[in-house]
Amino acid sequence: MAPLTRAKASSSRVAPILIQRDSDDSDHYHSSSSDFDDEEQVGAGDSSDDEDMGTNGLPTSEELHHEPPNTTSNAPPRITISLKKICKVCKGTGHEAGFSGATYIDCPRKPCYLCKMPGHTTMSCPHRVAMEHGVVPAPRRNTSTTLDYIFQRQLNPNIPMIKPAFVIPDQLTCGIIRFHSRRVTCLEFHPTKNSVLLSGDKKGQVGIWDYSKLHEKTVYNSIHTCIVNNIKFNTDNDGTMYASSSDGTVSCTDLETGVPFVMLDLNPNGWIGPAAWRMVYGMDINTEKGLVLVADNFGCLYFLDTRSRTRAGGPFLIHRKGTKVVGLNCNPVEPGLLLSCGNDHFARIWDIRRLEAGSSLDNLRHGRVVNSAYFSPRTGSKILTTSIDNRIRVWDSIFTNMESPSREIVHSQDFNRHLTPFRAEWDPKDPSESLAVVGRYISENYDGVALHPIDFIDTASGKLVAEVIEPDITTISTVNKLHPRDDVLATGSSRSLFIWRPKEDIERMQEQPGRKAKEFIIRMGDKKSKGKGSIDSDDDSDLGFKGKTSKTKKYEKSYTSGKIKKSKGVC
DNA sequence: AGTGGATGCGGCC
DNA sequence: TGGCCGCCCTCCAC
Repeated sequence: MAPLTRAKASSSRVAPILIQRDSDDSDHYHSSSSDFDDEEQVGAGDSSDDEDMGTNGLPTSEELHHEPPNTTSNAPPRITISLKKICKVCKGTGHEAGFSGATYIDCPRKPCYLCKMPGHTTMSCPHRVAMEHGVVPAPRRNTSTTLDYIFQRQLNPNIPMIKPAFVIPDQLTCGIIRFHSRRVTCLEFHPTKNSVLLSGDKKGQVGIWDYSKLHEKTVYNSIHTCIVNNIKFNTDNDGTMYASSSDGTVSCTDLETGVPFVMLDLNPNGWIGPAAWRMVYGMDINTEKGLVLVADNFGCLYFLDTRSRTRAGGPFLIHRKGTKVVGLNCNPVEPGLLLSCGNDHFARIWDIRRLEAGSSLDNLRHGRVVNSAYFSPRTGSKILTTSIDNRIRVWDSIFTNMESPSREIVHSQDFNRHLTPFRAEWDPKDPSESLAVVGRYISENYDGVALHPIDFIDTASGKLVAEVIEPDITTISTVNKLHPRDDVLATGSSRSLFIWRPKEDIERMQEQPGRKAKEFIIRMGDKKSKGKGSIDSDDDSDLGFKGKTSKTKKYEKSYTSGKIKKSKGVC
């Protein structure tokens, strides 16, 4: 459109502009190497190459060529614009990276954006087209076969008799926006009040939302001054929440009053420069010992006493000095076991009764920064980690050799500087401890719309169980939390929150007299909100739904054929 | 050289 | 026009 606009804008009084298209003027990009070798010289006097164009300040893929002024006539000099394709990624010619409709075309000169291997693009990545969504075969056998399962059951009778069907909350029920004024960074369900969701954002706001009543929301602005990295509850006192923040503090806040008590301030002398500023990232609660465990961006762990609300231990150096400890997780069965992960590319297992530098029980090496590491929620015997090397890793048993993971699942979860890091999380209700939820970074083309699904992955097989999308949610859903008791998924996507339920639940609601499912689909804003607002109300701006009627769809993708099938069935 | 951290900017109402 | 929104390969320093 731009060239046409320019051509139209040029009147006959200014220099004529010739627009010459690059000769390989194809709408479709072919990823053969010849495409970026045939850099044609287009236009008279075209001596320009990449250097001539400059590395910056070239906003379009056009080249301007000023021909020498014609001194023999009064005709203005001719300007030729050639529409030579310039790749915005490698600045090379003959190909272009970027969206073509709702499909993203990779730069063929770069390694695959998904698996990071050279030689192919994301479009043709074997992990993208694989039936099992890119699972790397386990170096050791696991419990995924029937025979193994029987053996395991003989050894451990607590293993459930039958692996139950996964329940996928895939139908959008509530959406709320402008609840947060910056992107959502963490979510936590209330431990006893089933429909209360707490959320933190980049700005330091903490939201408390009762999604069953829709309008019952409270936002506290004064608990933290910047990124809320974690929210946790002490099960002994569910009226109090703990939050850790990049402002360097850990707060203990009464939910009713919103008045925080600062349990830890790692920057008591205030700002003395970015190099010295400490931020609190990982946090978990050890209920047995009455401890809040937190960790900072200098590789240190601290203990806080929940009763005296003061520091009870630390700092203990648990990751490479000066690197960020991103996550902490206490083992649900043996709370003395602590799992930490950080920017030093490791997840580490510790016995908190014996903490010394280098005393970790196990060190789980990753390809790059580890965003999260969690013990499995029931037995605590498995480990699930998320790394920005685009791999989810699963260790099937912490009682065996931990040298390498049981499985590596290739999954798009790169960190983008504007996004909250992706974290794959267990479904706490799954008795088989295999279902995990995680948002996907790269988009898929769903009927001409680029959408970022929320993936449910069977970590026992690496198989993608379901990809949950909503045609009206076009943002990346980085923060996902499954309810500890209900079949509910909460999603933080950009600055919006969403609640999902299984389709069956929605239908059950519809069957109840006087109750409609659409009551649960509501749009709400700060200024005005509509009680039983239907999805196609005119208050779209507050929800980010772009004037469309919400039709929750489920798509089933055929990976072998590469085609997308619509399906209303259950995955 | 590789990687972590920072927060800009184009598109759209 | 200005402010808001959200981000598929930046850019720089260590």
